[in-house]
Amino acid sequence: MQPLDKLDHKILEMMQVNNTVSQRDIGEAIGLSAPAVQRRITRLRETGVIRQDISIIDPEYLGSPITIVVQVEMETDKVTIINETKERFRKTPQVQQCYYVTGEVDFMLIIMVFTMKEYEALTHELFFNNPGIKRFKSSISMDIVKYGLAFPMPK
Amino acid sequence: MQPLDKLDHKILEMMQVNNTVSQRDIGEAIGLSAPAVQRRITRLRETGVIRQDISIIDPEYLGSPITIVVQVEMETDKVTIINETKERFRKTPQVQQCYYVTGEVDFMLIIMVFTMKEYEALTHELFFNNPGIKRFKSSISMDIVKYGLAFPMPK
DNA sequence: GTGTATTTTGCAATTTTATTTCATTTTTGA
DNA sequence: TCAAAAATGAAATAAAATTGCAAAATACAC
Repeated sequence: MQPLDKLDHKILEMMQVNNTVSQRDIGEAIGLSAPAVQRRITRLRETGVIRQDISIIDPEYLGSPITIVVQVEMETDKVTIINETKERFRKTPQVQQCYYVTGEVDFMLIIMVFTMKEYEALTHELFFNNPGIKRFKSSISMDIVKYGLAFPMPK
Repeated sequence: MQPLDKLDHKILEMMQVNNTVSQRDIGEAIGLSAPAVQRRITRLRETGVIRQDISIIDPEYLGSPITIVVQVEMETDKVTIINETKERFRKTPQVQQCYYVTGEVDFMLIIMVFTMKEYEALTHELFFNNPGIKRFKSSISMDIVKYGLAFPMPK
């Protein structure tokens, strides 16, 4: 993968906010023809710079979503245990995000469920059932102040 | 906004994973014609069920991104101060996510920067410069185990 | 139940967008 | 400076999205 140039950055800048803009419009904005834009986009997808193209759904319309931030502390630092735990978090649909972090706790999770009953069941499945886990702390989100995926382009 | 039916759910299920699938393909998968799918998608966008359509970029290709989970504790619960702080977090591009949570801390932030220098500058801007903030705790993410936005559809 | 109004649908036609082809220009590296 | 490789735009083609319209399905009042 060769390094990205200014034009790639501009394309990414536009598409990470709205990937339904036409190639013609992108081209016009950055001074390229539509086919040139198209080739760049194809390459960005093939090389994995663009990882995925998705619609973001407002979960409010699916019910009453509850977002919970969970801090997880492990008993051990054993790689096997850590990796197993990561895999389990990864495979759980309600786990929207998972970070393996430095400091007092080991994992930070962003979890989304529709009922507290569902969350309670989930804690059993994920935490109480996993002897590697020492303790966990849940904080309910009262407001999702920001939820974005747009990275600033380096200058 | 009338409630979503099974077909809407299926459309959303597909599009939140890949919004470049053609309407014909969606239609085939769920037993509808392409125009019927198109009208539903238009409506889902207009009513805000689909909030945004984006490309997800792998920030590795932009440099060496550093993800930091920050817990922020406020001095006060005054609504004005809280709202000002929210607004500031919202407007900061490096703040990818911000949750206003219950518990010991008030905010959980997911921040992405390219250098520690940039982070240091950011902490001054966001925290040290804001008298409403009592303390903050940063945890560096060693591994983004999962980073998704796909909500399970209620049955 | 019955009939009417409203909504949703599929088909066909149209428009817009994406993709391919190919000759030319630009860039890269010896 | 020159040859090879890569990237580009114009034109042509292919694919996808969108619109118009008549028919079917659904909802609703009676």
